[in-house]
Amino acid sequence: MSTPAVSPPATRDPLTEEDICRRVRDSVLEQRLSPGTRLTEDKLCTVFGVSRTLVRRAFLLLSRDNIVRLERNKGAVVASPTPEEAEQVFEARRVVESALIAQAVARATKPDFEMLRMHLAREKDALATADIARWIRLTGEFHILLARLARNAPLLAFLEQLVFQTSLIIALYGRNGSPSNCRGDDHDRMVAALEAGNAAEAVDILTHHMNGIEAGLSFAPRDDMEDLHQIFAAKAS
Amino acid sequence: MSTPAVSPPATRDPLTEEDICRRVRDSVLEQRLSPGTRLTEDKLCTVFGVSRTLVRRAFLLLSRDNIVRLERNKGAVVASPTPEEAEQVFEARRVVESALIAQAVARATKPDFEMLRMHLAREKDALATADIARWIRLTGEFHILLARLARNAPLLAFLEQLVFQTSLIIALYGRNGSPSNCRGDDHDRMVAALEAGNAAEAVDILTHHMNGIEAGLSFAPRDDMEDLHQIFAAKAS
DNA sequence: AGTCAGTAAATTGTTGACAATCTTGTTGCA
DNA sequence: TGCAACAAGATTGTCAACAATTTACTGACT
Repeated sequence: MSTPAVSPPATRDPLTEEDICRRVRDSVLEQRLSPGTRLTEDKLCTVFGVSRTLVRRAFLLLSRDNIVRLERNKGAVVASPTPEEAEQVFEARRVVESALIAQAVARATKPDFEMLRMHLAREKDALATADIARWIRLTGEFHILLARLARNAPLLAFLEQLVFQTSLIIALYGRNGSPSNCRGDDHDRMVAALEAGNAAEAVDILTHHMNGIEAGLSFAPRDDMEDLHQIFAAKAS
Repeated sequence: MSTPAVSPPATRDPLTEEDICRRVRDSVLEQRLSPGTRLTEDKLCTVFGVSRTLVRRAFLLLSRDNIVRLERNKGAVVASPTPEEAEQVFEARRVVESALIAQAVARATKPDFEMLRMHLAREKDALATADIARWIRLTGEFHILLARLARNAPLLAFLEQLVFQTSLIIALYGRNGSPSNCRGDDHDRMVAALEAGNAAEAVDILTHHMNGIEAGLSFAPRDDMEDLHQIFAAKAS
């Protein structure tokens, strides 16, 4: 109940294209929209109660962030990164986030750490109350909050993209047997290392953290054509 | 004359939004459009012979790449990064490009180096024939070609943004007394280091290269209001 | 039965007109 | 003369209708 998950049926809001983007993003993040889902303009128009112009602009922005794929005369589908793209996203995150953490150590102040610890508390709360959607969002946000301390707008914006891509990838390839999200007390330990001014250790924890997430993925039998496999299975039965 | 600098007065071309983007980008890159210039929709419509829809979409894309700034009800102006933003762009480039070079060393093959050396020859040719517009473009492209060898799409796309921003920054703050662009034989030496498999040295050259460019800038008296300063100076004379 | 062509529905692409907003120039008033 | 309110022009924001394309369906033919 922390955020208005579903707004009233879209009346008298002068929604802007950024609102649409955020709503779509959140829906993907909380796995109400799965990768590969087709998004028709009309549907979103009626859902949000706006005209096609806005939806169109939103699609353009979302495609720029690799959240949807736009094909001419075909419309928009929620992006479903290939294993190769996934690998590259993880590599990019290791590079960018390591640098951001090093900077963050140099610039963070006491109130910053309090803010981080408050966030960690929220994460734990969400997990304790089994509010998984909120937990997923918060674990992603942690990395953003951390990155913000480095005070580098371009790198921050880029990491935001990457963090979102990571969520998409986990939604696609995560073995739901072992929750491959940000698990364990890695976040706590990173904050501790940061507060101790130990950038090297913080980076080290992060790297292992990311490797752990990546290792928890399964690219096995659904590279591009997950649907096809299901169809074939159904036919054979 | 290497590229059609100005197309015939915009007749019978089914231009796409990417074309508009590219044309605007190139114009900024070759300093025909200076930072702060206002771009009205109607003007571009008549120039390119397209409807407002396309121009609008192009603006949206360009704003995402920080090439233009979009303000509601105010239209688009060519971006003019502040000194703080400039500093952050350079920092981001150091981070991203170092990692890309390290990867490039690991993955580059013989034909890659031939390609790079051919590019270096083109750079020298442009400089020799005093084709400055082409030279500016080529020096930027060098870094893109290098980055492409690392085979990481997100990092590459991000670096493309940053390289363009760098050009903007040089256009804004470069002391035209000392050509602060990619100067000297840094590019040659980087290729040599790469071919020798010496990633550390290549990164080192790059860092000095970037520092040199940054040091050649002058943020002195024109932070946001360059025009005002000129006007006051004129009044005083 | 299976395949292919043709047609109908649905969806996206484009355009032009109209409304809202900002900018600029002018007029009236203290 | 200086300032403020007003008005005209220009520019951007929004929308709804129309055109082009793709997709789905139906039916005839082999």
